Amino acid sequence: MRMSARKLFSVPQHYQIPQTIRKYLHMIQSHNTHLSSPFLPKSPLVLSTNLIKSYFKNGQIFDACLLFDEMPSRDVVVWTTMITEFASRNLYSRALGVFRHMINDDQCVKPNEFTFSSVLKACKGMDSLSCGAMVHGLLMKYGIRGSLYVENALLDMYASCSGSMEDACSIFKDICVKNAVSWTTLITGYTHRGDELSGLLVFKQMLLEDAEINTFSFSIAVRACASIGLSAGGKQIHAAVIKHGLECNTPVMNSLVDMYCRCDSLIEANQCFDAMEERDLITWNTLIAGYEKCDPNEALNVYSRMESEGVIPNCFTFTTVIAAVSNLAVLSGGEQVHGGIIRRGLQRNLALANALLSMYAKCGEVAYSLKVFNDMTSKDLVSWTSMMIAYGSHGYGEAAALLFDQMISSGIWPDRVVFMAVISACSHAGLLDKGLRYFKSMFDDYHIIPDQEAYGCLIDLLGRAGRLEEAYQLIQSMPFLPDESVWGAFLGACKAHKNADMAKLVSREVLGLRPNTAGTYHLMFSNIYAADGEWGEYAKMRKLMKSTGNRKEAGRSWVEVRNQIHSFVAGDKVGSHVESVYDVLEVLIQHAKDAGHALDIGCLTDDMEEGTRNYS
DNA sequence: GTAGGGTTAG
Repeated sequence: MRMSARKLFSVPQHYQIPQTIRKYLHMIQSHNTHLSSPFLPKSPLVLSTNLIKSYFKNGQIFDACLLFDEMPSRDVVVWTTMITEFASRNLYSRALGVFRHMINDDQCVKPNEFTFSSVLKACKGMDSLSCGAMVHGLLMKYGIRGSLYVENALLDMYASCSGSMEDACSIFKDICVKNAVSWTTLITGYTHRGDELSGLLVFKQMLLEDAEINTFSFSIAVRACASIGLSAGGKQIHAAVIKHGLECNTPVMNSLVDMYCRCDSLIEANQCFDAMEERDLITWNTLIAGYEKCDPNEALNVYSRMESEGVIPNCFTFTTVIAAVSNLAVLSGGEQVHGGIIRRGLQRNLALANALLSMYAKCGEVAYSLKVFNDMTSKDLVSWTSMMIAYGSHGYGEAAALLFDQMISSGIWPDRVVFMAVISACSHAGLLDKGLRYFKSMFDDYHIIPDQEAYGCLIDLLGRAGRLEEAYQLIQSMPFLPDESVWGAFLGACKAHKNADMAKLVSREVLGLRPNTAGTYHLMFSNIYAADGEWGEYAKMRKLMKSTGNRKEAGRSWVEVRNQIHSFVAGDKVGSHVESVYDVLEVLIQHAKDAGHALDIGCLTDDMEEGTRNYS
């Protein structure tokens, strides 16, 4: 046997060999055979494998590599340990590198089923179908067959890597005795690529075949229902969960709470939450996130309940809480949460910093947003996009454009969303040419195909600049039928530029859309006609709205004054200090008139009830 | 001394 095996790793030049390794090497050299002694209770191979594992556990990867390199001989277990440890730390290419050395090594150690399942995991992690297929070939070459672990890992690799599901299905079919892992791996393969229905069909098949079923399969199936808003399916699975007596499993119950939240059934979500014997942080985070979208005040209540029960919040919790605060636009609340984040030392979390940046912008404090942005030690595409949205929503189009150019210079590749952010910022600041240049650059320089939403941005840009003809022609020439966002942008522009003729031109097409959205458009048209002074058409539209029962929910605004939130709708007649609000409004209108501005009736008709019109 | 599938945000 050779005394020194080939070295694999390069460690830094001035790296000091740790004392433990020196001692170990000394022992190996003095007992270079498989001896048992008071100093070597186990064989050197077992000892070194254990040592390597503990180095990895402590994050001392250099030491683990150094020790591996110094080993005079290596067996399949220590090779596999290296591969597994790298793969479980998401260092997939290093895992595959070790495997490559293993099969080319002079000592000819044959990989076993343990090795192959870790190697396949690394291929999956790299999303490399070609590597996976090559490993599949090697599996054949080494004649390894009949291990369910390997078959499931192979199935997982084909089901997870980009490509078709055909290979995964064929592996699945060939597994003689499938276990719960085989089934759930196939289901996850479908759901991860957005084909929830196929995943649910496999789950159904699993139940029909009376296959081994466990908690994992249930939570995956519930999540599939949640993703596509299939509450009926989710309820059926809930019944099956009860039938199988799995109500005490926290992950399964968490997925049910999430499913009900996503299906807007907050009552059922609460019932599940209350029925749970044990709740973990995910349970609380899920319920808070559920309320964040529909009732941000209640989301904050759940958060304080969670804190009062002594549950320690994490980054997920804070991100959701910040979103709730943003929805309420309560600056003081946002600052309190920011304080809590700093106290817990979580301010370096990127997603959290991005959420804080957006929160300050929504609360009207762009300068704070910029401070968060500048203080970030690392920024991702979301950070840049959020800062551009912050600038854009406050009318700082030039600043957003400058930021976009800085982002490109810093080497970040843009996506569709960041283009929409910068185009929208240009649109709100009246920077028509700049906005058009960005739209052109999106597909000319970055080959991003604009979707409906991106076209909506462009139409908004043209519309706000008063180029209604061009906007209309663009709608006609788009590669898809215009949706609500496109018509919304166009009609908003018709209204702003008091162009009832253009609005009439498209009314037939727009009102032919889905009946449940027509109400919104009726209101828009009525406002456009009102803005144009066509009160007859306005009255007709309002009548039509009432007859169809369509009613757009009134937009609610609120303002925070001395730690107190005042909420109101347009034309509000009730609430505290309403009279003084109207008095101030009178003064402002008079100031505007004195400055030579005519009162724009169009901006006062939005969402207003009949009585309020008298006011203008 | 070596291997597998699940739940929360952006």
